[in-house]
Amino acid sequence: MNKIRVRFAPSPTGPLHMGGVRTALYNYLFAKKHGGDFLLRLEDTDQTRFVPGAEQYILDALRWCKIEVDEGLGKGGDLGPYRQSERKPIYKQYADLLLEKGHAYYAFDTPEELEQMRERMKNAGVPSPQYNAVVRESMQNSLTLSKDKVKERIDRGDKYVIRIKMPRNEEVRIQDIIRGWVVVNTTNLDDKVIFKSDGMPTYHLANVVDDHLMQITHVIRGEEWLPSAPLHVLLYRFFEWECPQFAHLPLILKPDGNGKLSKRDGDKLGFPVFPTQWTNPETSELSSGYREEGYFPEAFTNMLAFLGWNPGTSQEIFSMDELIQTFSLDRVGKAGAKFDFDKTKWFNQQYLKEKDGATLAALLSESVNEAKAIDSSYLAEVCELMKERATFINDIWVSSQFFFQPPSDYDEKTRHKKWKDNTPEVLNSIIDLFSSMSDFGAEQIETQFKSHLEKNQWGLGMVLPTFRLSVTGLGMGPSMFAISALLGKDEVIRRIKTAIDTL
RNA sequence: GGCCCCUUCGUCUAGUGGUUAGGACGCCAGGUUUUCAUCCUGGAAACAGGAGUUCGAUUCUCCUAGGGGCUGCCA
Repeated sequence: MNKIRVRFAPSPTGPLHMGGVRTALYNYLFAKKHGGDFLLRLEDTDQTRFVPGAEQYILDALRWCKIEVDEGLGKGGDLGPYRQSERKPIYKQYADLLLEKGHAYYAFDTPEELEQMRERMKNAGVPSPQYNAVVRESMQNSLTLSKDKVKERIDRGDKYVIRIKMPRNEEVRIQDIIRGWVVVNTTNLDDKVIFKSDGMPTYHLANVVDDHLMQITHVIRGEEWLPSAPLHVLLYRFFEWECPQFAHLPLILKPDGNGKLSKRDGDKLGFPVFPTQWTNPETSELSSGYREEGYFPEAFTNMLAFLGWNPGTSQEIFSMDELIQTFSLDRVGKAGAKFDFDKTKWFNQQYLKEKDGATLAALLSESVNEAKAIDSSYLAEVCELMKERATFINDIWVSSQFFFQPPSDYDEKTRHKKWKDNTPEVLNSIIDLFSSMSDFGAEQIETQFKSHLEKNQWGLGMVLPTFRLSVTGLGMGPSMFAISALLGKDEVIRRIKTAIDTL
């Protein structure tokens, strides 16, 4: 059996959005699961839609997601180049081959003429006119023009395209791994342009030629390609090439309403649709990315993997390696999946909880400048203590500020509710208690603190909130004993004194 | 409009003729916690509709409805 080879073939028309990343991920998982190759190819045949920076973005985004390319763009390989624009000379000969075999023909119709034809058809009651077996009889092409005339027009430099000559009334059957047999009659298909007047192939030709030349065994792509799959199957047949297996993935849908997830939905509902941040080179408009929003790449890809696939067990947290082991195309669903931002956050929280304090501290130092100055083992302990109530690394940073500096203000609600006339007296006695302690560990503080309260017949619920307020400025947080131990005796006493003075 | 695809809790989904229709997110309640979060326990919540096949349909078939994709010298 041939080695499994799949490809992800994005077009550099902008940043890769999460739907694209998922397609890449499924391709990658499938390849790795079967010991195959994952190729990256750039489908940049449309020069008018080229966006500078998009190619680099794709590379960076995949790298961040830890989707590793075996061959192709950014990696190299024997079957390159892997940018279709650089393969331009290759495609013409295959278009010629189709011409020779009588499966394609030259068409000289100008855009204006095409527009007129469509207009005429619409007036005649055809809602979406197609350049097909009937229409081609009355157009300017090598089927209606004499051989000499065609040669003459080409020789004198007339613009032409090459169109596929769609057979009449033939059933094309495609076996899709996800959808089973899909049958389409060629009567409903049109004579698609496969070679453009600028000398570039269209997607359909380039895609089939490259997939064949690059020995692709499985084409895993979005469902939006299903309608053109029959054309691709036909092309393989015309070339007399073996057809790869197809798997058309369900779409990722917008969370509200219906339809394909788009950048607009993210803007409207407040979540990123791109893996990493993107600045539109033309407008300088900035689009947020999961990386910059504080998501772990593992959480992001884990979430993405589950949008349309599931392992059939109740396990939901999967490392990339586990995903590779477990992934299977037969467990990919057929229906589109609405994106769920809450669940995405939940995935991130799960990953955050699994990381130890030192790891989180290192990550924090990477992303937050002020964190760099903090002693790493101290920061690690803080992270360990604070991670339970965080979803993002940055949550830890924001909620643990009191560890790095005394509170600048005090939670008004807690103060109003808990700060009583005798509070200073109570807190002063706590200061005395702490001063007398030599072991200032969390457990020690807790036992001493509690017996002190008991002795004085003070309730925990009365003293602790004001103690917390004095030390952290907040009304909530982790165990005050753990906090105190971390902060150290002197600092805690100092803060209580300050609080008594200011409140 | 045409062609194709799809349809289980609000959302992601398990399920492959007989189940109290299971799990997860979110939501609600209770417990743990000085508090918040975590955690634990419990709860509300779904087979789009209609025919048919069958002793029996969420599961198979057909129809209807709804949704989506495509319908470019874009991918």
